[in-house]
Amino acid sequence: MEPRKLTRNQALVLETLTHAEAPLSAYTILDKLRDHGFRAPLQVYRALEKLTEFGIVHRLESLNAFVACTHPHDHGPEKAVIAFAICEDCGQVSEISDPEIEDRLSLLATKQQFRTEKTTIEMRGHCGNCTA
Amino acid sequence: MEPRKLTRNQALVLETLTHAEAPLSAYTILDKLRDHGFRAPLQVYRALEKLTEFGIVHRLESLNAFVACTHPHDHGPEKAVIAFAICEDCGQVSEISDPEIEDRLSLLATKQQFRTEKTTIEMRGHCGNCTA
DNA sequence: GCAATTGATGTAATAACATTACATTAAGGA
DNA sequence: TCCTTAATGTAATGTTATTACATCAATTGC
Repeated sequence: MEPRKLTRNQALVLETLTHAEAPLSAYTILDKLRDHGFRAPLQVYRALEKLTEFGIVHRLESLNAFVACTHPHDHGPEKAVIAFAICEDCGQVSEISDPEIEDRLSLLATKQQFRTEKTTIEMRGHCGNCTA
Repeated sequence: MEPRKLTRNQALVLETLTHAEAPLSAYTILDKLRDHGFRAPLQVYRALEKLTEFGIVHRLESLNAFVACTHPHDHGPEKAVIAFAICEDCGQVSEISDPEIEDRLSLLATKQQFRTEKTTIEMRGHCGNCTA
């Protein structure tokens, strides 16, 4: 998947997320980008929408926040199922892609004739560093 | 698990959710309960918090909405992992409890020394009825 | 070049979801 | 009864997300 050409706003939002150590809310991103000319939530939300479509940013539903993708492969809209492990203490998020989970959920869905469009898996808890 | 004694507000909120055909937002519940004396969001949120604790109501993170539990067993705070299949068309939500998924996620978490407190699994898509 | 379309942007306003703060009341145990 | 704890009522505010509308930029077909 080619490194897609991003617009200025998209690039700024992505960069902000990439440098962050924890998920950021849209409004936090907005604040961080005021110096770069951002003035309204929509500028952020529109960029996030595209970046999410491209698969290089993920939305964490249980947090109403966003992270840059750290997953080695699978950019682009091929949309493998990704499970997120979110540390409540340090905010660190790790992405887990596991075919077994995916297959199992797929089977369970099929069994009841459910056609899945999008799957969210989020584990909230404490990472190794913060438990130690 | 004993049928727990609910307060008036909790009972009203639960009843509202039980009779609903799709997940309801807190504010929708509020509107439906105005005739019963509800006047502020907090009345709803407080009831929802307790009902969720009790395990008889679930919050759907990807929807910012709530459903009454339809799952046969597992009331009470024993907190089995539940996956939700949410139909985008009719709003129907089905609960799936699957030990394999649970075990697999547990294994993946352990592998990276992540201690899970709460797991969210939500599939968005189209149910059998709406696909047919 | 220059319409015409399409996609991105800017801005303001508002909608939707959730919490904080504080005062009051109800329920249960010593 | 007194004390403690849990639940409630109310107002205000905070946070997250969208709608509406005007403008601008890039691309395509002619």
